[in-house]
Amino acid sequence: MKSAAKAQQAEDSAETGAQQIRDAIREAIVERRLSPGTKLSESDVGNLFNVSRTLARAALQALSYEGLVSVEKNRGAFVAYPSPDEARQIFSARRLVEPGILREAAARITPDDITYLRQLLLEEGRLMSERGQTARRAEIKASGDFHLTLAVISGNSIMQRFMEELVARSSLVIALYGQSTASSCGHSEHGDIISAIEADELDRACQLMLHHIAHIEADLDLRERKSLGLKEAFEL
Amino acid sequence: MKSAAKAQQAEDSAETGAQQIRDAIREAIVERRLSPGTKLSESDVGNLFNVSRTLARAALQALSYEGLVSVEKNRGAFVAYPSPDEARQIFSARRLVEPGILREAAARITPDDITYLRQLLLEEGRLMSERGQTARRAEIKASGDFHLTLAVISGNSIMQRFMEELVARSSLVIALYGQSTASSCGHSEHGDIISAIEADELDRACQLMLHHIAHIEADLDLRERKSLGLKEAFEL
DNA sequence: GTGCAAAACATCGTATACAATCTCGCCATC
DNA sequence: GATGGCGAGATTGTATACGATGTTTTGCAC
Repeated sequence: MKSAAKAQQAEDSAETGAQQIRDAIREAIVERRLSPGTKLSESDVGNLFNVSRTLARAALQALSYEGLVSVEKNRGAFVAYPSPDEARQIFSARRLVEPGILREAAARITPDDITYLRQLLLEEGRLMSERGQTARRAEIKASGDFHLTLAVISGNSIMQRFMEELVARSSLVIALYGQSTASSCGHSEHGDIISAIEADELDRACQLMLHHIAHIEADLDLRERKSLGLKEAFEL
Repeated sequence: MKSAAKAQQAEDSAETGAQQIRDAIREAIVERRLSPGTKLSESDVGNLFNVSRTLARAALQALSYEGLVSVEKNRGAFVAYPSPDEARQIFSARRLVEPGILREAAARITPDDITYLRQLLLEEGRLMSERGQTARRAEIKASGDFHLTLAVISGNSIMQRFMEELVARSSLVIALYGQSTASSCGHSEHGDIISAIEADELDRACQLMLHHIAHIEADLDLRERKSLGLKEAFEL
């Protein structure tokens, strides 16, 4: 068997048009070109991609199933604005599933996969040292790709889809509540995890993963930002 | 705090019409009134619910995101027919997440929740002893509700949604590959798990859960049923 | 009777049209 | 000056219409 990670890119492609729009918007959200709360009106989306509202609507619906946009009845679709509680749930879910995914991935991993992961890391490191918006966006994506690739290697496409959702939503949460400028502070931690897998130290790898997730979460400021557009907003 | 499990039923209701159709079809699938492979044409669904194809289509799309129906481009939607490999992935995913959910649920469980769970079990037992199709269907649902309720109690709505998907798809798998007549053979196992939680024996509860899932899976005959409408079908 | 081609049919993919609902500004009123 | 209703505009919810694609059937040739 070859590397499971690389087979990934072979998409069915040519999906039903709405899929392409969905993917485009998702990418924009994950890369933070679209901020939480931004309104995504069906007409605007349709015009932007030169399709009818029908397809725009379908794409937005799809994104709402992934939790990336929230559609409010008769009001429209908005880029999701996860509440602090939602944010905690997202990371709680990640702590719940990622160790398990890691274990399954470790059981099936091939040398090719490890090579691929290390390559990913290198790329990530390179982007970190670079300046500029595009580099920043690419870095955000690369950081998530590490976790995603582990899910791919695990061979369970259901968990893989779930992780895609979790990583995408995590990106939203970090955009909203992240404090440190370095978006993917724990770069080296990814490398440590791979090393632990290579050394067959599974328990340690899981611990590292948990710490890594906790580390990301620790960088968030999850205090209720209740509207507070009232007295408190002006008394200082 | 009161019982988390009961708050569940308070739905937003009145969702956008398509939701109702989606829920109706999902229920039909989970209760096995619709068999895997059944064609769900957009027109038929629309006529059945007295809505246009637009809404029918939206509902079917939604179900395809949950993996309960598969839509094939230009051919139509069908009740999903999970392959043996998919079936294995579904149960693998359940083994991966359910112990974690159980742990979180145990940490937040209230006496009211336990009462509710035991009530669920009683109902399940009653249905098991009853005869008839409707009882059988209700039993299937009740069996899944136990696992779902644990997810509700865990307080993580993301994991809850994921479990809903997994339980629904499990029902499909059992419909396809299940052997034993008793659909939810492991009824007593549910009770054992609750008891273990009550006794604060978390590790044992997790073990029981894993055994329970393995037990369900062991009842499946996951051999490739390749068309076999050929020679093999007649040589005996 | 068998095999292939083409047309008829059914079904999906997408666009457009109309109805329902919400938003927001304007004016009258208190 | 603030408040509440009313109407125009904007946006979503749903239905219908038309073109594209796949499937089945028909019909002709062999």
